[in-house]
Amino acid sequence: MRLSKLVGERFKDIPAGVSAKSHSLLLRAGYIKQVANGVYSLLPSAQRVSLKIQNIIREEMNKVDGQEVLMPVMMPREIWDKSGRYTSIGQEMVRFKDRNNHEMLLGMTHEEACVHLCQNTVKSYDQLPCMIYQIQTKIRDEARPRAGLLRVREFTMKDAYSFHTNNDDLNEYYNRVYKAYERIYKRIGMKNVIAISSDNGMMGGDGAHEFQLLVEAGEDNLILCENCDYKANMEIATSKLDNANFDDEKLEELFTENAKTIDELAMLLKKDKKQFIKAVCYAISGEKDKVIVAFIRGDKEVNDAKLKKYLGVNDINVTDISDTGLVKGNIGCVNLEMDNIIKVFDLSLKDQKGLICGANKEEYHYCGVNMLRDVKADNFVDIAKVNEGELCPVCGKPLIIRKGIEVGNIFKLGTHYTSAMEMTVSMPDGSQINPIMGCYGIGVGRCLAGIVEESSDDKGIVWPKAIAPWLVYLCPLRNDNAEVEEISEKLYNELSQNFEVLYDDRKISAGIKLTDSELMGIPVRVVISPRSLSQSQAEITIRESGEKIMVDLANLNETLAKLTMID
RNA sequence: CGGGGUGUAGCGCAGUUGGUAGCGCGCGUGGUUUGGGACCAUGAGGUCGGGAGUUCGAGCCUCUCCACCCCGACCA
Repeated sequence: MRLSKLVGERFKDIPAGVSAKSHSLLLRAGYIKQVANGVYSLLPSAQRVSLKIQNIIREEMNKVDGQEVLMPVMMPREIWDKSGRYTSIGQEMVRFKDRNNHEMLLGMTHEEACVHLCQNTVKSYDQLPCMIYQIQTKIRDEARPRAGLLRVREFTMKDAYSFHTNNDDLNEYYNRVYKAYERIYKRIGMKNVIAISSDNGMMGGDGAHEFQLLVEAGEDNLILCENCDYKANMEIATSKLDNANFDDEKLEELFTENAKTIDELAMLLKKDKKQFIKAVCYAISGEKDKVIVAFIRGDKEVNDAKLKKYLGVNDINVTDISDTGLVKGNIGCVNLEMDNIIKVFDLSLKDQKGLICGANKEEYHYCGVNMLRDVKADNFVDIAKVNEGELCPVCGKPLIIRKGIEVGNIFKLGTHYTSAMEMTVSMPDGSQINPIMGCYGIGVGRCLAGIVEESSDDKGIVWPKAIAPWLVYLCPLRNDNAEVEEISEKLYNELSQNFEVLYDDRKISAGIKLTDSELMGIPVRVVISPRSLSQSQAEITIRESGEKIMVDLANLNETLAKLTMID
């Protein structure tokens, strides 16, 4: 490729209003161009990277017996009605009517389409297990796209779906795909990827994993143990309980003046915050008359995601309780009997005694609260947010928090979709069963941007060789020099036989060429100049290390073959 | 959806109390340069996000809509 003809210009100025490193570098180096909020065109250089990532994914999917298909982006409402998701998914699914007034949608995922494809096509146990996959455009009208390609509304994704006759077979296949994913991330040059269980956070959950790239620009908070293998998304992470065992005392009312918050009470009574019971009130959207009151140990905070999951609702908000009969700042779980409230207790309160909670009237709290004796509660669940430094639920060592980008996920779906859509296969005994499914996704663009997030320096992108748009940047300096010009042209023609060469044939000053080669992140730069030609040599610079070597022109092919070899 | 911010040339930006639209980079042409974003000359490029209003006159003031960015909510 001649750089003078490459579509996509490079910019010296840092783009305005851009915060993510990958976003800035991809724009500046001429890889992407924004079309709308969360919608981008990939320029030729980015498309080359994308195709290389896709091909690696394709090879690994084929290795686990995947069969590539292509399902539609546009689908009729009917197949999504069968799973119930036409109505259960919110505005992130794009819906529209076609010219015949038929309700249609744009695919954000393809479980329904996949079952549609396979039902009455895959009919017998004898055909299982089988897996189909596609690399295709997904449309998700995200509420808030951000950070360039990291979170977009339209993107290329590899999604795969497997079918099995029994759980053992699914589990075995799931593990094969898990290993394939590890190979994919390694091969595309992604370094800090971890797989975390997204099942229930405790060890042993193996129903789903998400693959998280650990970079600062990540939007997921991950709780990790540096000592053992515990790792979990903040949404479901747990920590080891560290309750102080307070003495059992008799229940008494306590005058607490105007102290309302845990901080004020701890100050007033000179007690550890752990001795208090905090009450947090939530409203469920759409249910005006109900109030959720979550009780939790005074020093802890409620994890909304966990609470929502427990309640099985989509949306909760911290609510104003002024007209509910609850006394703000004095809410307590002792003698609290109201029809319009749903009480939830965090595990940190289970079986505890000697605690302090609100007395449900102004200026008073109860002390000596014994959860077993004084509170009629049976629903103790984990709704607590984990903070950095809390102890690992497995090994007891301190936990740390890291940011991550979800670059892939794998799920055991079970028979949810096959039963909803009535897909069956014949078994040896003549019976019909709904096959068990697994599904497996990887976002291609997110991988591309994620790699830029973790692989760049102050000069620009540093592409891993396996996915670099070109491997060799042929860079003549002094194009006015006839010999440089002639030899460079000749080299371009020759080297292009064996390597992917980006030839900087522009008649411009040296600084621009050298800077562009670094900004674009091409792994190997070959400089041809009067200086190098005087020795019949080329000067090679390795982008990643900055290492420079002089190579005789006669040995150039051989040297480049070594330098561009993909590990 | 809530909060904050920004919209002026391809990119980055300036534009004073309201008075003829500017700078740097980039782009075209001619020339001089030549190993880390050279220089001279010259040229092209604008519905100042859209609409309405105030005014003799609006990039600037008012209202309104829109787009984009950031934080949060949301994320099959």
